[in-house]
Amino acid sequence: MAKGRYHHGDLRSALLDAAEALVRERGTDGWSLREASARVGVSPSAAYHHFASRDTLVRALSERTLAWLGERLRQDCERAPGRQDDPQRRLIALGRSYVSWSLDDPAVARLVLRGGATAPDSAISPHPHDVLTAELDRLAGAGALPEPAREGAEFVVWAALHGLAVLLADGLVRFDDPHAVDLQTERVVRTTLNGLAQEASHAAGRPAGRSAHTERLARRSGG
Amino acid sequence: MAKGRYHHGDLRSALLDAAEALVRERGTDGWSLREASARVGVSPSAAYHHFASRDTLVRALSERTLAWLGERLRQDCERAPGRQDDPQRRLIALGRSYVSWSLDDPAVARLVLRGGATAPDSAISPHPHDVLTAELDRLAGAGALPEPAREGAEFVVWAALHGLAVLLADGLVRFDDPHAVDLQTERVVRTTLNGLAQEASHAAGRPAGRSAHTERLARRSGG
DNA sequence: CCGGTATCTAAACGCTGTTCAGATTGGAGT
DNA sequence: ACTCCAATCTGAACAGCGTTTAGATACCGG
Repeated sequence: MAKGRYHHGDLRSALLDAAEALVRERGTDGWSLREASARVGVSPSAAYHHFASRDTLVRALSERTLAWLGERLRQDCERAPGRQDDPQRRLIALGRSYVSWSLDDPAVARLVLRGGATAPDSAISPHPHDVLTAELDRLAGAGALPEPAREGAEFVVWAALHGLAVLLADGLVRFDDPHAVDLQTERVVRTTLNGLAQEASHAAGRPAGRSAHTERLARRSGG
Repeated sequence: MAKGRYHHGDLRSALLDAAEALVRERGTDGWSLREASARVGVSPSAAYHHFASRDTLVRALSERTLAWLGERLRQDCERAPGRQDDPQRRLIALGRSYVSWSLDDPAVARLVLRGGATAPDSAISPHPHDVLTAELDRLAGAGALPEPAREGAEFVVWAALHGLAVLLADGLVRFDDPHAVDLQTERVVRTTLNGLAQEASHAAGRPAGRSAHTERLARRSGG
């Protein structure tokens, strides 16, 4: 565990930490396995006793970060300002947390949100997507989200939030005022929820672009 | 221009074509400049007379595809079914085109939509973002999008559509029925527009998460 | 027909991910 | 306390990568 040891102690975590730092400094691909190993003070081949390849290391970092993000989202829902059990406020807090993270740590966010980098069998807990689903259930339970609009609503909200997050992380859109990010996020969440509610009220008149069986879909892996 | 020539004729385009095919086969990074050169029948160093680096080649491909996408979106707006001048139908057609492209050509879409790969000075025409903005103007002009909600509305719609597109391209979400993609896209557009309209009607009562000067933001580069 | 310039080739550089045979170590069983 | 084993790490090696340089080739304006 100390320096100068032949055995490192916790090389796996140390490599993940080094990789995370390198991603922040130079992006997902701007560094080498050799460099991460050297930074930890170990030979390049040592890494292969903990990760099958460089890609596996990157995936593991992605999963670790995704689980961390899920926990962060869950906590920020609890810490939502105002009446603590206002489900809409909670969802806005979730959205703010998601989006502000992607802006504050864009390089890591780019890596994680791209999600092709998570192993199919990985059991991330709590998964950000599950946290979002739980909040929508809470919203529906409180009557704020009419039942006919509940089905598949997570994909509408998720798409909107995820879109904003990746647009910011990729630098495709920029806000002059950092506070404007929160406002825009809140607007996206409110707009989406309002739209979903209105869709339900219109549903009787004409069928919306939605039906029970055509919307069956499966989440796959990432954030 | 023919085979066996010492001078290729249009090596630049040929390299872009080869890169595009390789991206489809093995993703953005699953191929080498050397391989693209070999496929075109040219030595690796020949590429450097047309592109400063491998990265420059990839960026050029991204820009070429982005311009192609802009043209496609514009055309699909015109070809919108139903009353041709129904601005909402046009926007739905745009959304469908954007999203279905990202699903039909996911590898190239991943490359293009991550947008960090477009040069800052590139003049892409027509830029997808500009096509979207034009359609929202049309919508506002027809009175379908109330004026107070118009400002910054493109970022709400863009975020929702872009989010859905990247979720599909990255495989983070999958639809069993291909037709469900269109339905979900239409739902996202409708929901967003409904929400924006409702936001405007509520705006008098309580201020929405939006204000004129905090929303000033600047587009940067990609799609 | 000539000369210049754009285009392409061949060889080389340092670096990469990855593999493999062998050295080192901590810990479990006696 | 000692032994042995499995886990861990090293060092050297491999092919392939992006990129650079010096030089060959071929098109085009005069």
